[in-house]
Amino acid sequence: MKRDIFQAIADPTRRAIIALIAIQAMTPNAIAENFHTTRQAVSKHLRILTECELIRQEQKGREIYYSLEIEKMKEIDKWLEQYREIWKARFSQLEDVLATIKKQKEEK
Amino acid sequence: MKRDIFQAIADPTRRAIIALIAIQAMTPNAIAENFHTTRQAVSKHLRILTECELIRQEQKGREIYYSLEIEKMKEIDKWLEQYREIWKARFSQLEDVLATIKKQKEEK
DNA sequence: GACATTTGCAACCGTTTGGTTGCATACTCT
DNA sequence: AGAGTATGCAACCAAACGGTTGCAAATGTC
Repeated sequence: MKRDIFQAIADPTRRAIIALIAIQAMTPNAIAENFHTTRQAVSKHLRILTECELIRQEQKGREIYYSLEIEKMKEIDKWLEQYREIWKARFSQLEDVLATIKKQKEEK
Repeated sequence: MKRDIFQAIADPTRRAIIALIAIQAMTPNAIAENFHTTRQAVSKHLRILTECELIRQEQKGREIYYSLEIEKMKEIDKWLEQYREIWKARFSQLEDVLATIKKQKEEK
């Protein structure tokens, strides 16, 4: 049952939940209204997201407000970093080629 | 069976495969040597990654070389962009607070 | 105190997932 | 042509996933 952050964002409903509460903290009931599933199903997703520390809960009376733990999202960004370096390198290689072509044209 | 890119990167083995072939194109056999599973299991992962267009194959005789389709990775980056904006905004808010504190100190 | 509301949790269920084994296909080398 | 190698695909299987229904616990309202 130990899920990592990549499994957490794999489900479309969970990504939608993340997008919702990124704007403002919401209760499970309010979140569930946005989906065509039961409140309990949403509750399950919230539990998974909480386990991954992607979201945070704050109790207010009998209501619980869920909000996004934006810091955790940086883990995905960190993982992407190595590939971002690759596509930046590819792009600068392309720039080099274009520069060479331009130079050759001018020398003609 | 239609998987999206987020489901593709959800599996740890598939992320490892991506990391492997990001450096250089590899054959299924060579990739499988790096894992404690059968070649067929790796082959399945390669099929999923291919379906998502995350990797590309090039036949060379009886060998097939798989390499990373780096452009596709940008989709994740694009999705992250909205959240990157949030944490940048948070950071500048923090900077504002720090600047105010510093100013108050200087005025003392 | 009685009742309604908000929520989480357990049990169950069909489908998907990731793995295995076995086999067919295609290419290379002698 | 025959042997060996590289690969993909089908069938099967246990475990996990995402959903549902039902119920218990905690809080708020009258």
